[in-house]
Amino acid sequence: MENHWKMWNAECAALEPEREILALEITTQMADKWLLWTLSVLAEEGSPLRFSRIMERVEGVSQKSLTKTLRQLERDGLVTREMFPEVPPRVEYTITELGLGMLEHVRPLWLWTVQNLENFERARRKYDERRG
Amino acid sequence: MENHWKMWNAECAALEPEREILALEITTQMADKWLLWTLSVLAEEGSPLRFSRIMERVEGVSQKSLTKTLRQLERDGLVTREMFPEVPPRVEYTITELGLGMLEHVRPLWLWTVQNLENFERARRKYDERRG
DNA sequence: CGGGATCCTACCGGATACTG
DNA sequence: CAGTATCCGGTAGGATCCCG
Repeated sequence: MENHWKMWNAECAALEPEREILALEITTQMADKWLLWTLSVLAEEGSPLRFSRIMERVEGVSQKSLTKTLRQLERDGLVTREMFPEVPPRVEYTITELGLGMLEHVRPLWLWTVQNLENFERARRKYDERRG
Repeated sequence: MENHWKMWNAECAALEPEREILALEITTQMADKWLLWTLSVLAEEGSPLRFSRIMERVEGVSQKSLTKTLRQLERDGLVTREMFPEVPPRVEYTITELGLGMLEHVRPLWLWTVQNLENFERARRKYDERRG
């Protein structure tokens, strides 16, 4: 991961490279295949959710990918993980305030995109005409 | 590309699957390695920029990746491409209103992330302590 | 100059099998 | 149940060469 956006975000020009990389990592992770879906499932629930319940709601995800996704979310403080030493084991995930804040700040971008869908569709049609 | 976020964006529940996929594609592309940097370079300039000028400013990008990035941007109407049949050839790229709008709507997310960097750093430190 | 074509590598994510 | 370990195909992206 390198030093993107450098000149763009003048506000953050003073940001140390290392921290800029972190910020970049956080934001780009949001585009990971299952991340936002997983996060939004937890947000919807509001209360703790077991691994298997999450997996049911995030349709199509593999355990491997869900585990990886939840690890990332936990690592960045967007989700908390609590393990109960029972048999069979129980693990519960809960979205944090930070996680809710993230969703809150992603949504406007998503809504704007949806509102401009016709622009995007038109652009793609024109492009396909030009190129074939 | 599948049917993510399904339940999350209640506002868009009525969205046809195909259009949801498009919206998802548009937004997740923003995390592509060179896309936002390229777009921001064009936004900064404001006026048309030649391929090689862009490549200078987006430090580290290969021609292949820059070409691919610009094609995507052009395809989605975020950038226009004008070719001049000269020798040697000249190609100019210009950001569109749609492109500027996109940047405008990505920036709040970026700023929020930067403002919460210490939260993320703290979360990662704690995580590393727990896990090692 | 602005790419296209090709080769190569790293990594992502799915499928499957195994385990505390 | 909630993972970990392993294999594997597809793809993103860098490097290089070539062409109008």
